Amino acid sequence: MNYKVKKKQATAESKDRIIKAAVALFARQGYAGTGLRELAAAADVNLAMINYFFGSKQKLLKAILDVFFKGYLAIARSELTTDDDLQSKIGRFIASAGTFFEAHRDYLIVAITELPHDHPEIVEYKASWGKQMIEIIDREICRPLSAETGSPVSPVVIGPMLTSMMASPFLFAPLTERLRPGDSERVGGEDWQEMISMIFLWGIGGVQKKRAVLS
Amino acid sequence: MNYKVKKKQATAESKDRIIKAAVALFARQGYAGTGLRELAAAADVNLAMINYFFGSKQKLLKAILDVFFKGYLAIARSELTTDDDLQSKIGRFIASAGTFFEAHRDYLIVAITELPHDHPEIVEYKASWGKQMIEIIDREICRPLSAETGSPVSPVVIGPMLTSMMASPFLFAPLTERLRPGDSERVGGEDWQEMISMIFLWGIGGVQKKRAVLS
DNA sequence: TATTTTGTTAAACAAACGTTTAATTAGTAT
DNA sequence: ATACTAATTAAACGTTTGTTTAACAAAATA
Repeated sequence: MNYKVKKKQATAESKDRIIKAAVALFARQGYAGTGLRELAAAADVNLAMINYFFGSKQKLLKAILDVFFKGYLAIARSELTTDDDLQSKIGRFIASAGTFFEAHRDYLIVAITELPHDHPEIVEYKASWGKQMIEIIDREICRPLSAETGSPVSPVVIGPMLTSMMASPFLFAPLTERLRPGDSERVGGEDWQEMISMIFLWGIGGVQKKRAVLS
Repeated sequence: MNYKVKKKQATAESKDRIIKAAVALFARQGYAGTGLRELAAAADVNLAMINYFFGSKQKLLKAILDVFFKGYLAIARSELTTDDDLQSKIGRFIASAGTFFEAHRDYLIVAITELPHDHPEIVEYKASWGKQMIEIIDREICRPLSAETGSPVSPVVIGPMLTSMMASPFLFAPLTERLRPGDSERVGGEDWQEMISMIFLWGIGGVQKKRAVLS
């Protein structure tokens, strides 16, 4: 029953090399700053193969954003849409998202750097992702939180803020790696995840404050 | 004594229109995604004027980054390098930076979106800014903080994080404006500044936690 | 085996790119 | 008025851009 294997495999291999090379190049040079010939050379395929598989340069970008948006949204859904307390929900979400960001750091960089730009076709796609994301955060974080504290918090503020907090070491990595090589290596790991959770929940130096409240 | 006024005024006017139009276009379409002819048309100048004033497209980008980096660094210096307590230092810094970000939101978007990209000439310039920024944050925030809490915090983590937190509503504005128009209008204002300070210092829903510690 | 589908290639397309040049205008200084 | 400097212009430079086309190889289907 492997009558399709060889062909499909060949397809998958070339298509995969293209998208892998594209993410790497887009992350370091930007989407508009990367030429299709340069990409074709990096992926070791013929120039025409890119539009053969993806249709256009813009659809290739969309395919990349799709990986990040779908993955990040799925994590938010599975980790936040639960019944347990707010604190552990957020802790788990940050842990999962941190692992995801680390494994997809170039996807993350492309997504964030292209976020403010208005490619005609993609802008609606980004908006639909943002809408779903904000709905989840509103329902699972903001409402429970304001019920607890009394003061309402907007998911339109909290959502981007939390995402940016977690994304920051990856966005600044090209800078920080020059300054303190190695410091950014352990970003995304367990220690880092716990630190983000701590700061988001309890602020900087939150340890003793956390103790103060819990006691 | 105004023998040079008219000439210089004309110069300043054209040069000013170019950099203003450039910031607006770069923020919405990206640096590489904006052509010099498009920019010339938007600034209402001849194409050749751009390289006449700035030398090259890349140097124009550098001039834009310069405005943001110098301004942000100056705020960090003046608001953080003081003798009072950590909490009010951070509060003042966030307030000033928020006002600055709001007044220069397009500069901010250009700086952040071009941050991970490696334009050969500009990469060193960004690194030197990052180095100075991190030195200040280390000396004025991280060291006093770890002396207080006992656990050390890296400025390479805290710096990018705080910057990203404050930048997030501006980076996501093109998205959030579609979802909740008006919500992003008041970003950067006093309420927003106080909220960022609160979250950074005490975490989300920090009010009652702050009370718990202070009492 | 013949046919159709799928992957791959080289070549060409017009359009847009950043940059440079030489000529021209206009305001200032001698 | 003359000479000088700075601002502005139109035109062209050679590359590079994203996209398309037609031809070709190979594998799957019939």
